Amino acid sequence: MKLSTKGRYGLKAMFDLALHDGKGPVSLAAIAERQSISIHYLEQLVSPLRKAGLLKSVRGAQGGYLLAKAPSEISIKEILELLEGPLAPASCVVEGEEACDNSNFCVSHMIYDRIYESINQVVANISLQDMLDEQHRKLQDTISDMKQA
Amino acid sequence: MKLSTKGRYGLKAMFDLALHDGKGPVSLAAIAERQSISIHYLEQLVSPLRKAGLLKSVRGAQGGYLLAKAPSEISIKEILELLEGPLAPASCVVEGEEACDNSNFCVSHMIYDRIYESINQVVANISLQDMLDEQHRKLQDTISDMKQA
DNA sequence: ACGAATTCCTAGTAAATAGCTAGGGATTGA
DNA sequence: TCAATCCCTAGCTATTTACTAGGAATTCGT
Repeated sequence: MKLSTKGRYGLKAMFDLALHDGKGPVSLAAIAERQSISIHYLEQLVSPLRKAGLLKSVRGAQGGYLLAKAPSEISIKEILELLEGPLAPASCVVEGEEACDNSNFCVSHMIYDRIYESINQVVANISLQDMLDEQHRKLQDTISDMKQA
Repeated sequence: MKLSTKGRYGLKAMFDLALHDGKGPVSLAAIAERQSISIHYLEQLVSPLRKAGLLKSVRGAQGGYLLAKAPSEISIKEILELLEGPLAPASCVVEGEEACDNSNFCVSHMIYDRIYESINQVVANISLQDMLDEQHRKLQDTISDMKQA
């Protein structure tokens, strides 16, 4: 039930881009270094995100990547699903996938359905903007802790 | 983010045992045939469930397995966690596991935490008895559909 | 007492997946 | 022109998954 590095690194990369939103293109080399990810591996994660229209790229020197939409318009669900596939505990609950033997009588199905729904509920309601806000809140907390001490 | 066959088969097996609860020991051979699982593979799934005290075994001829508690006392969470490990999207949110680089500033952490929590909410609140009830309800529906037609 | 049915244990193994690395072509700013 | 960048395909290693194999220990029925 774990996410793979694709999803986790991809999310880190998108968050990094959100932090630099509006400041021109960010190169993969910069992201790779800040997030401690191999640049070649990162390329492969970023490719589907670009093709899906979450990212825009600028080629050539001083090029890089930019968010294609505002951070508030990009949900975690989009990012993770692109890189991981549907966030379902079993493929039989995914629309379009093959159902289990006799899905009418498969009681496990109900369970997988509920898990699927609850995961989607969470990730659909968190945007990159929410992550930026959370980051900001955490930094504030840390600063006031330091003043206290 | 998929469950493995361990979790899925194990759940099926436990549900099968719940269906036969109170009717004496059920052999792995019987479960294996009904649920279309290799009996040798099933042995390996059942072993941790027994060691954890969810199942009791009766050795020798006419032996088999029995639920160690009432179906209402066995949650899906116990079963799946035993076979899959913690139902977390990343190990950094699991208590006792190594945290990420700097968990104070890792905003992804918040997301994984929320997913983890929502999955646990779902599975902790479904028992084998709930699955039995659901099965019963589905059968009733099917019967009334047939009468209608 | 014997044999069939069962649980129990350890080991091995083939296929898939994860997590990268390697190399090179295409594009563009300075 | 050249250095920096994106872009694409291929390959490779380690781990995990999903089993299979074989056999010892136990117990019921006869």
